[in-house]
Amino acid sequence: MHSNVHELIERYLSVSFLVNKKAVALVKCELDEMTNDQYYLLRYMSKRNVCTSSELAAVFAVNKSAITAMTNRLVEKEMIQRLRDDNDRRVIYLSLTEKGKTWLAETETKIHHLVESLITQFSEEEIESFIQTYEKLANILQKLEETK
Amino acid sequence: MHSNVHELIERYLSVSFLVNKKAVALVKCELDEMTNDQYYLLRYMSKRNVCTSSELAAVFAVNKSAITAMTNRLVEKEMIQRLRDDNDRRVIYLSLTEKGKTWLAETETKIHHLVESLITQFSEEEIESFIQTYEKLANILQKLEETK
DNA sequence: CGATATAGTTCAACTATTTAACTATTAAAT
DNA sequence: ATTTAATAGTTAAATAGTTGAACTATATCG
Repeated sequence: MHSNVHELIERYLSVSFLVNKKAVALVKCELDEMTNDQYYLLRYMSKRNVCTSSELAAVFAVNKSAITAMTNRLVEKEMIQRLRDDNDRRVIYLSLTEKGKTWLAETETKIHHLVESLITQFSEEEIESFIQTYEKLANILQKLEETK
Repeated sequence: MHSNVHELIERYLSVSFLVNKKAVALVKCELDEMTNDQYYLLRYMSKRNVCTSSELAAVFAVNKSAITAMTNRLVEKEMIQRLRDDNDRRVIYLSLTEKGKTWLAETETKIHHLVESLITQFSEEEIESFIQTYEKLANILQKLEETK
């Protein structure tokens, strides 16, 4: 073990927590009447087109009952809809409504402008290598989860 | 604007959210009876030695009333203590109790082992440059906040 | 002195989360 | 084929975190 691993860990813990807090606060400004978690839930569902509660619980690393609560709120807001699978009647598919798609599209535009104003302060090489390492970390965390 | 900035932003939004969720879930395993936010609050207070509610609210990017609620819970758990400033009696200083210091020290050891097992899967250069970019981002977010 | 600013708290309302117990449905075993 | 297991999702109670508005107390400034 290198002597400065300890220091690197300290720096990582501090900076990751701080950036997350500040980023969440910044993003929140663009999401009237919706929360950060709701935005990311819609984002994920939109990418997958259709998905289940269990899948969301795994991806978001929370219990299924937390997903039930969150999706209830999104259904109330008419952002998503539930559709029971006829082959396996235990399964309920979740998907965005037209209203959900519209809201997400508008929001993505705002968020992109926001992130773009930050990201363009770095060189493309720096950002590319930063995101690559970040993605590598995501894979390691994913594998770690699967082995548990 | 480069043609792939859009794609970089998408990748960043996805990966940052995912890593954060997974990391929080991992860290939580090491924190019996305490929450992630409580851990980071103690961590920050420990580094600063002594601090105020207003400072915490600014750093954690939340309202002061959120800090009151959180510090109440930490006082109940006897992890921190409040001490009124005699010069300016509006101000209340927060600091860790002995119990808080002990708990934090033990927890830091566990978290360090956890993060170390992840971080050592990268080369030192890769981690160093990753954290540097991360810190640069933190500074940009900090400045952005100050100008608002 | 009186107005204004600052530090912190309280309260009501809401979101997010966990755990345990539950319903409904499917798959597997004998 | 019928009982047993597992799977998908919900419900309910409890706790944590958060906001915003109204509030108390204290300090500063003109």
